[in-house]
Amino acid sequence: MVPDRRDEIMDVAERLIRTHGYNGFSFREIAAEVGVKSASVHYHFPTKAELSAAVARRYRKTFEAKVLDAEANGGSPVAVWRDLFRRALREDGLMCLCGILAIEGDALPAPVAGEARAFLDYGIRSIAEAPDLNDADGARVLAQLEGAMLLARSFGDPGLFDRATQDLG
Amino acid sequence: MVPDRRDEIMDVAERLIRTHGYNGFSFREIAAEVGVKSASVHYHFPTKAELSAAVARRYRKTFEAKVLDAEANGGSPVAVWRDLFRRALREDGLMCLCGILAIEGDALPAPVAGEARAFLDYGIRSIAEAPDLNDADGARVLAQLEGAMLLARSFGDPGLFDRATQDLG
DNA sequence: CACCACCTATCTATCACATGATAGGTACCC
DNA sequence: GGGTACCTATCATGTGATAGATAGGTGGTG
Repeated sequence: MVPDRRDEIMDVAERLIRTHGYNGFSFREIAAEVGVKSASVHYHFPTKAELSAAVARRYRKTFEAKVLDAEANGGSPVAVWRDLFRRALREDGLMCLCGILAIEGDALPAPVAGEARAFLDYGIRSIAEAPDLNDADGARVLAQLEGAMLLARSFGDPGLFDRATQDLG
Repeated sequence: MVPDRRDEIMDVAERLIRTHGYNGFSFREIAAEVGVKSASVHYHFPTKAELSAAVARRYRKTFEAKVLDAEANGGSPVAVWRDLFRRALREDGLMCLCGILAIEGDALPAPVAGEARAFLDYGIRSIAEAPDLNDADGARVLAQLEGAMLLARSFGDPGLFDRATQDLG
């Protein structure tokens, strides 16, 4: 467990991206929340693109670990993914990081868009591993989950996510 | 009928929001594309929030008209909504305006977020009017459609939208 | 008709501020 | 000493927004 600050910066950056999007946060905002100056953030992450890509990569790895863990405890991929998103929404009020990044699409530096795509790709493949599901099903389920987070967030109503995904059990 | 400046500005603004998001476009960018100066854009729309809200409102009204028209020609709500999104994606490469705005959520001026919510609310209710569907179904279908656009956009593959929504036939 | 007031749509020029990023210095620690 | 982590100070650029000038059109009045 090496640099504390680095993680702290990534924590704040992740939350800010998940609430304001890539173009909606700044080095100064992160610095203020962490309690340092913006130059210090640049010390740990030279550019905004690098910081964002690092945050997206960590998000994907962490998510993968959670998925594997939950599946080891006997959950089906669909239920596992639904539950992970559901809890993030209820506990932190945050939607999927990569859903947001995916939407900002061509306004993003290539490495950041690439990380977002890698997450979604993993999601589709992971969900499609369920019995009786193919790749199109994986895309269908992930689409429904991302869309349901979008709706719940817009209405400020986590229950809307539950209702929009209740068929996924 | 010659489109007047106001419409022209809204056209460019809509496309820019749908590709770069609310925080990803500027008055100067719009002005350059329209061929005027940024002060002239402010003449027609005093603030960025007013411009964006006007664009979102027009988007909703236009969409409502298209839905009513397609339903009058015998389409089921689900098929109509799917087809409208599908065509925007294939023909213009653009995802739903209000899906993007919904995601940017609390980074948005209240009137803009309100217009986005109004669109999504209309979508849920409109789809739920189909026989055998309730409000939760409306939310489920709209979620799937918005999410499918998100995926298709991230991968630059309109076909992904089709595969992720083929069950809505 | 000539004149004048007004409105519309645009311009130039500028403001105050936030942004990402860099240079160079300082304190501490192995 | 050298590296690490932070600082102050600054830069160039882009932002939303405003002020004030200008040209053209409209309409009313004498």
